[in-house]
Amino acid sequence: MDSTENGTEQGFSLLLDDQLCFALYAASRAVTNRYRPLLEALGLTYPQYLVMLVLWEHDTVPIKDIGAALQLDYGTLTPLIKRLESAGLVRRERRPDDERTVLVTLTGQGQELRERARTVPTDIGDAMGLSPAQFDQARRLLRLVTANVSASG
Amino acid sequence: MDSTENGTEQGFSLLLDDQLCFALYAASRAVTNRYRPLLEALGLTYPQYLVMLVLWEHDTVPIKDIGAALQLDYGTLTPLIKRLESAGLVRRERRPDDERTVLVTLTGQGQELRERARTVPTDIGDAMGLSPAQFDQARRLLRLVTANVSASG
DNA sequence: CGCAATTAGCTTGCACACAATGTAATCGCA
DNA sequence: TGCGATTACATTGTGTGCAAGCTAATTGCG
Repeated sequence: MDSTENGTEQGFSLLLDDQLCFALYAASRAVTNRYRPLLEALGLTYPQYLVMLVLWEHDTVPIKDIGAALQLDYGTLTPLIKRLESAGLVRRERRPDDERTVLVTLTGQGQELRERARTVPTDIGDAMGLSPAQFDQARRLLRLVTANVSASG
Repeated sequence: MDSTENGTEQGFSLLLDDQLCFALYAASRAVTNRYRPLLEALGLTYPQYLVMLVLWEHDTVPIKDIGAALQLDYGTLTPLIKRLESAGLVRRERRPDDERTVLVTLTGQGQELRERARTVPTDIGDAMGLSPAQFDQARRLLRLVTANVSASG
């Protein structure tokens, strides 16, 4: 029950509260939940919103590149993008000079949605309640963790 | 390009790389993926591992309390715990003095698994590659974000 | 005491995530 | 040029997450 005997040197115990991994997992879900009502008003889920972020930057992107940007595989992206297509936000078409590639392109509706989404990052950023310095530090640490655990299988 | 304020002061743009939320989401999945092979050797998924962490601390816990600890609802926990039961790691039984409550209890196998799981936090902790100070700071910032976005509406 | 409200849990439906497998198009090299 | 490897994507199956609706047990209030 006390923290005097706290594992080796860095809190590597089996206590739930010691786990950075759990803090990460819980924070990620809490933030996604915070997004939910805002994105629901736009007709998007959170992963769909991330795909739209990529498209709002580039307009036409192969599925492969979307997967590289978001670190998601085809099993996730294929049905997700088909739902975006059903919603009229994107168009899917094979690249003429390489029929293996599927290009995803914003429709007019997809472009218009960008305007309605402009305030979303600010709303969430405010809700996180971090100072600019904390915001940058958190982002830096998370990128470091991602890079480290992704390296060397 | 845009006459409206772009929120450059804290990265509140629509650029994917600016989003703390994406860094969080990507880091969480990357860490979970790093756990996968380690936990597979124990016959656990990552959320199942979290439930076991709670049980390794308390031995017998109502489902409600597991949900409170992990911030997961019954829709997630009911089938998950039934799978743990099928694997022989836990037992489920109604509390005699309040038949609404389901108590989850470790079996012998479930207790033995704790020994085999002892090295998991260390392995993951090492893979994250953070200094003790960074580890604590990351955990602190993540808890702050979780608390802030969970508060109010 | 009687009954409405609350509580704990279950079930269904939808949308991710990811592993494993399949397929068509393209590439590369003898 | 022929053909085996590679690439880009789709499909299937399993396991979460979460909302919404449901049941049964308990509580609380007149």
